[in-house]
Amino acid sequence: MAAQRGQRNGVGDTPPAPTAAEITAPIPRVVAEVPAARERARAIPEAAVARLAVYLRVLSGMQDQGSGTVSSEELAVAAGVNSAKLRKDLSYIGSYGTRGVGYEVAVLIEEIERILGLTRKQSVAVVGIGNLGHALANYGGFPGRGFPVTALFDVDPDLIGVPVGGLPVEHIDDIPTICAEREVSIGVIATPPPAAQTVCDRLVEAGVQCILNFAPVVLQVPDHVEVRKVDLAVELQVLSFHVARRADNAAATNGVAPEFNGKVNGMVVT
Amino acid sequence: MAAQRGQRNGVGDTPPAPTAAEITAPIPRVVAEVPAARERARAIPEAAVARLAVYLRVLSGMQDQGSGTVSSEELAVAAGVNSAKLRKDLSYIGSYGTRGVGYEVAVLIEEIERILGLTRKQSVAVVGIGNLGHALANYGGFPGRGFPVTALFDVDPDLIGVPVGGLPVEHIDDIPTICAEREVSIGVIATPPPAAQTVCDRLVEAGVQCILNFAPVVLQVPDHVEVRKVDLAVELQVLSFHVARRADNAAATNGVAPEFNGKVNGMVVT
DNA sequence: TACCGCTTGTGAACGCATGCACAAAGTCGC
DNA sequence: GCGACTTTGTGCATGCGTTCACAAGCGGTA
Ligand SMILES: NC(=O)c1ccc[n+]([C@@H]2O[C@H](COP(=O)([O-])OP(=O)(O)OC[C@H]3O[C@@H](n4cnc5c(N)ncnc54)[C@H](O)[C@@H]3O)[C@@H](O)[C@H]2O)c1
Ligand SMILES: NC(=O)c1ccc[n+]([C@@H]2O[C@H](COP(=O)([O-])OP(=O)(O)OC[C@H]3O[C@@H](n4cnc5c(N)ncnc54)[C@H](O)[C@@H]3O)[C@@H](O)[C@H]2O)c1
Repeated sequence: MAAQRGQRNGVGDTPPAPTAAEITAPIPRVVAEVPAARERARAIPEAAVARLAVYLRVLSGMQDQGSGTVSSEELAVAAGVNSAKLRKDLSYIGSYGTRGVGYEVAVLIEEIERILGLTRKQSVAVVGIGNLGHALANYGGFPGRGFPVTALFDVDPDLIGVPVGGLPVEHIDDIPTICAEREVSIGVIATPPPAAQTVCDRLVEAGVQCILNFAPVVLQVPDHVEVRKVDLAVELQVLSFHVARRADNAAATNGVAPEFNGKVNGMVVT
Repeated sequence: MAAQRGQRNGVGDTPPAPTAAEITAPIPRVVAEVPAARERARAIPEAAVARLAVYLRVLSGMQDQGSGTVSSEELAVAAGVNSAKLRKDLSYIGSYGTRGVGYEVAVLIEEIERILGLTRKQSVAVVGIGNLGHALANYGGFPGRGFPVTALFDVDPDLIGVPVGGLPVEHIDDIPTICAEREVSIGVIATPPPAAQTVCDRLVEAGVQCILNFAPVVLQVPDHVEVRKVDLAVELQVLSFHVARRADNAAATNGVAPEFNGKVNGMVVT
């Protein structure tokens, strides 16, 4: 029980268990984690990693558009972040900029891909080929970004063997063999909530070390497995909170209706 | 330009613009934000809000299962967080526990729902009824949680009028009238990336103040609009990063293969 | 009623992340 | 070749979020 932890990536969610950002810190763990590992894999804050992925996409767009170099300011605006933050994020992976000029787009793409481990293709398996699973299996954006979907699993006998997005659905009992055979490194769970934990356990048993979970449940996994969750209900509820707070504030500030209480369309009146 | 900002919720992403957590802090803003608003809507960290949504779901499950009360420890384990963190999160919304006993499940549910603004139903519109849009429209989990999907939009003439999940698809030109009429408070964008910004602008014009964006683009919105994004490519890439880092560490630590290097299945060996 | 054990709620400390501001470093023009 | 200008990379301060640890408070019990 003590070895288990909640999955990360909510908002600002820093897990109690070791993170990339903590590998240099003293860890109250007993096995593995030798100090010698410090030099390699510099500690990159998890938040920065997520942003690097965003920069990468923006950079790809720029490259397609023919840009040769970008300044931190341009890239920051395009990625929707502060330019200082962007430079700091990039500094985690090294110094690839030229002062007075900016960054070479191609170089930056290559370096970010290297850090994110995208040089090696990460094979993805989707479990639960229902509404969401179909959408994921049909989505062309993954293979294009280095994440080929190489296996689909379900329990529904009517689905087994049916090709979805060009790939036949397999039975979940075949997870061990197929995942090993196709070197699946990321498992995506899109089953109903009650089945999620079982499916997760099977994937882990099969050696899958990373899980992306769409089911609204807290998965229990061993320490060496990385879980991220996408929880739409939570997203909507956070938005709902902001609506409520805004309404409260507006009501407290003055008697004006919640919408359009004097603020010009996003521009701060100075 | 200065009034625009990147959307939040990456990992540990704290926005540059005012957040719930900042309303008590001195803000270098010029309009609105009157000090009088301080008493109401206590400053709840955004990260805590996201977790409250998780607690709510766990609590609902407990209630269905007949539990009358829970201790912070039980709830924390079920939600996958530290019990101290859980208590602090709950303390943001008030003191509804009984020392020596725990929390009454029903009371906690009610209070969290109140804070998250779930007492008022939040009407949702989905734009872009493709693979993902279909899945969202058919998903039964939203209405059940206080988020009725009341409108679907697309541009594809073949889709207009076709019922999806029991609701006919409307043309995006009707966004203004329909959103107003059905009091849509949350817009979900599931269009191809190039269309996302335009769709977003239309929603904002129609008075929608909250947006959940699935398209892998950085949306530019005025200050009073709240955007959250769900970016699967980023999720996968963060997972990929962890695979890479782990492989690096293992290689540096000893010559052992990345998988199963001595650790017992999640249990820390003491 | 008084005591005891249990759990909450929170003050305080710590650590991570953000943003600022500037020195270092390179380019471009002359 | 030199100076001025531009942009990077980063030390530092600040603020937010997490965690610890414990006093306060409540129910049960004698
Ligand atoms: N559809 C959405 O838009 C949406 C949105 C948010 C969250 N989710 C979550 O995603 C998950 C999937 O949603 P959905 O709408 O696709 O559901 P769905 O019912 O359409 O599909 C679920 C699929 O999982 C399969 N399945 C059931 N048990 C299984 C098992 N033990 N092993 C393997 N496969 C199994 C079913 O056969 C079915 O094909 C759910 O947990 C849901 O809460 C979905
Ligand atoms: N399908 C997935 O699993 C998945 C995963 C991650 C991200 N996404 C993202 O979600 C978005 C939708 O993906 P999808 O697979 O459903 O795509 P899709 O092509 O299946 O569907 C897109 C839909 O949007 C409609 N559309 C196009 N332009 C529009 C406009 N201007 N206004 C309104 N509607 C418009 C199209 O008619 C189509 O019905 C994309 O941005 C994609 O990158 C999808």
